[in-house]
Amino acid sequence: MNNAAGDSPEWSELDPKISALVREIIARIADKWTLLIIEALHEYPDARFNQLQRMVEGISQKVLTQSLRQLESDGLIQRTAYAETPPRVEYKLTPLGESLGEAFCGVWIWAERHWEEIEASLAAFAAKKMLKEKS
Amino acid sequence: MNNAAGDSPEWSELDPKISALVREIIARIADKWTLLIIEALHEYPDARFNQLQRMVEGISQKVLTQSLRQLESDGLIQRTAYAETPPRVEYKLTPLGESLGEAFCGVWIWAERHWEEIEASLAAFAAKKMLKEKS
DNA sequence: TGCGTTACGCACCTGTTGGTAAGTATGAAC
DNA sequence: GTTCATACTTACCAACAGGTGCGTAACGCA
Repeated sequence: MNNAAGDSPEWSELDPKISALVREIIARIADKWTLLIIEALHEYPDARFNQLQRMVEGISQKVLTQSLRQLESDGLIQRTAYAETPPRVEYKLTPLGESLGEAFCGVWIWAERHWEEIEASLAAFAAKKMLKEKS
Repeated sequence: MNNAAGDSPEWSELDPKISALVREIIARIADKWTLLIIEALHEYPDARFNQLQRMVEGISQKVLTQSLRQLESDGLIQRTAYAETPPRVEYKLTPLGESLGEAFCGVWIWAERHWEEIEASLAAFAAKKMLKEKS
């Protein structure tokens, strides 16, 4: 009665088991690199490994591999390897991954819209801290 | 012409300086604890320190303090200390923080709606891996 | 006088994350 | 037969995140 389909869109109290699950999922996808990879794949579908590494600036090969495996096992991206030489592997978002990308789109827009406020706040906070330490 | 106000809602190419800034902001807010704190404060405004620690299950005192400081310096929460005994400190989301909470709401809903698919995908992936290792 | 409460700060230590660098498999080209 | 490219995997190591425990300030109460 409580765990199966209830597709209620309201954000009400849901039972703690599911809540914990959701938290775990959030914790798994909410890291810097994962988000950037999803965004890169959202903009450039069917990207290859080295392309991704170039797009997600600063990521190391190892972390990219790890993140891609994680995303794959979560069902967010699809990995397609072609038995050619040199080998070719293409990654693309699954429909599930696409839907997550769209959900995150709001956050990207938020960041784009509010970065100036954040910068200002950071500066103000640093100034206040300096003042406090002086005294 | 390019960096100031252009409030274009389209998701077009924006100049790399801002893009990097946005990435940095995303990297700063996109971690497990920060998100959970924002959600807790979204649901229970004016929460106190120990209340938050109880709500965000599993967080340590140190990390909660650190995260709150970070959120405060980013201008996402407001800290109000009352000079009483025992001391009382209340935290609430600023309008900026509220807007971020709303932007993230989509992700929460997404997670709530799709956790079953993710679980299924994880299980399938593990099974496939087992199969591979057996051979 | 000593205990309790709240909201921390600080020091220490460990576990995980992440970077670097090297090795591997494949087949085609030279 | 050596080289080259791709897409990894593995080993090693450093850095940092995070947990634990102790200290603190302020006052109220017994």
